[in-house]
Amino acid sequence: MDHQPMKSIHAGELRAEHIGQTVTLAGWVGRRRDHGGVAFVDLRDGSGIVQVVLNPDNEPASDDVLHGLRSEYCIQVEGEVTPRPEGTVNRDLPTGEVEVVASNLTVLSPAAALPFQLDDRSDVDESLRLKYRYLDMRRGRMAANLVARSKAIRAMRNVLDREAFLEVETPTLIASTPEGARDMLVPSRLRKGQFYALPQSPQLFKQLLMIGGVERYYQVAKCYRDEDFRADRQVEFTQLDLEGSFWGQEDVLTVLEKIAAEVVRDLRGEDIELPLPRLTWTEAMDRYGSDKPDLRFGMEIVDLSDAFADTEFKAFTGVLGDGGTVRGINAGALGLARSGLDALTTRAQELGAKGLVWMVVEEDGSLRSPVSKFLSDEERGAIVTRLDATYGDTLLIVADATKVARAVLGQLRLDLGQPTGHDELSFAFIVDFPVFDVGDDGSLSPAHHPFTAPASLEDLVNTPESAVSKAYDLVLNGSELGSGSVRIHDPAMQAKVFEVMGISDEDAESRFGWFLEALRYGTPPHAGFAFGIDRLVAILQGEPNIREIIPFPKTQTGADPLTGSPGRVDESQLEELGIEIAPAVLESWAAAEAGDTPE
RNA sequence: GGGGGCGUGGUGAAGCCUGGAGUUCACGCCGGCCUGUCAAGCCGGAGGUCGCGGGUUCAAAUCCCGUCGCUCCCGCCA
Repeated sequence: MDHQPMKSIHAGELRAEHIGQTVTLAGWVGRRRDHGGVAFVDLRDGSGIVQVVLNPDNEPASDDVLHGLRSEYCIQVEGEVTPRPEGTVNRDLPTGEVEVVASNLTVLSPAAALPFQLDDRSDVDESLRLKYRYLDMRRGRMAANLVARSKAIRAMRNVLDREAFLEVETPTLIASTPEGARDMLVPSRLRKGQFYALPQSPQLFKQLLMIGGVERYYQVAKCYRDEDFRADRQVEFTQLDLEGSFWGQEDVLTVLEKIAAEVVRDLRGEDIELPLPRLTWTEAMDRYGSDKPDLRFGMEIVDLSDAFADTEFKAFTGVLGDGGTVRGINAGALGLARSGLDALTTRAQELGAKGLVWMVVEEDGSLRSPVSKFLSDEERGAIVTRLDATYGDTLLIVADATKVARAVLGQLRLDLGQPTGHDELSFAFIVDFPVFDVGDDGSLSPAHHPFTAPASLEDLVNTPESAVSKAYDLVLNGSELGSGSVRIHDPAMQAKVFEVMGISDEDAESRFGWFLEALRYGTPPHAGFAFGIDRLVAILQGEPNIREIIPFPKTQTGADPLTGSPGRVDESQLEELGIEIAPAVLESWAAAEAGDTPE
């Protein structure tokens, strides 16, 4: 018997060229316009929408069926593609020149009344959308985002295939390493009391692939980090992970540029300018107060310290005497009243600054400010010149430790200047990251994983606080898309770095001994990168958070309103795993079930 | 761990500040009319523990406290 397809063409594909054809369509009932006699149905499938004309004269189905259609019924329609009558063409619809006059209508599956409307006119509460995600993704927004995500990943694969990369999968049940983010743990039944961890990234496995002779590797990899959620952070997310042998930083950045360009072209039909701009970490911090600067706007931070070398203004002399800095931004013509300017001071203090000096440039070039009278003519002149200030501009100055001044001005810059939306794209590489973050108390903590090659082992040992590593980030519109580095391929160097990072020999041996050994068998120099696909697509789609890009995301408290995860498990399951729930937890469950206030 | 915002028929909002009958608007739903609409139209109708608990008050959607859920942010995310 011949196969009879349920549909002969997709609804959104119909055009004038199909006029005269008899087609079979299948999809969902979108909007209905029932005139009692003739009725119109917008038939929607994955490709788009076409208007179906249900005329009782043609008897496509019984009157009860024709007028009993409801939103989201799944239907099949057979009919002729016809030109729309004079004056009824719908220019807003790609299929608007034609309509399908139904000769046969079958209800494949009726739909209950919907928990929310599927039009795009109202913002439905997100937890409701997530509970009914399968309905939410019938709406234009989610449907378009799923397409965009698929296109983005396809573009990445296209580039990497052309560059002769091999796609390799790595395990998702691996050993836990306490460094970095909290691991998601999975208990082992065969080895009671022991746990796998879900990977935060395929880091060590891809390095093993390099040692194993896979010279170009990539993977669309699920990664897991058990930390608190943000608009751009989920406990489970997807990275494009890649690595290459006989490679250095330059090779990685070049491939990343090709990927970025291809994804943007395929999703938006735009070309981005290559090569992408590069800033060193220090430059980014000094000019933008951030290691993920939004370069779509200027408002750069300017160092004014030397202009106040001999100042009488005590707030500045104290800071400069303590090795601090005086820096400022020109926030432009904000037009703020005194209360608004004072609010900026409050904001600066919330961000950790001791205070904020604001100045407004008057028509005669003088500076209106509470502290103006403490400054000399030369100092006021220097401020205006350095900040390139003109009439109406609001200037904001912070005197503090360098780290604080950068951070506060960097955030104020975003508060006051960051564009909304993502119509414009501004990629950049940030290179030469420091090896260590310096804490407020001067303590050092590793800024990235210990397999990152230092720029100089000598510097790392002698001046660790200022040592630079061969690590780099890709940034887009003020968001960190991902990071990578040149890796250590020498076991002696690796051992030394563990030592400097405060990982003892025993620790290194017990946790990474297998990896140190692997490095001994002819490890090629290698480098790589990993970046967040969810974040990239969210920005390219102009979405405010990555949940819009993830088909089935979790809420901020880690729950899935649709399936009810996470949930409790049977006592028998726990027994098999050798796990008991702590008494305090059992008590809080009991209290909650009794309607009491859980502790 | 901390700070901010939100929670009102199925959906979205207004009402809350300044307490006075579950009031209003749009959409949806149900019924009726309607043979060229495209956010179809017209008429009628149903639908509520104002998240939950406590307190103040003669009186609470409204004020106070607690709690739960969602969300944004700080911490955290080598």
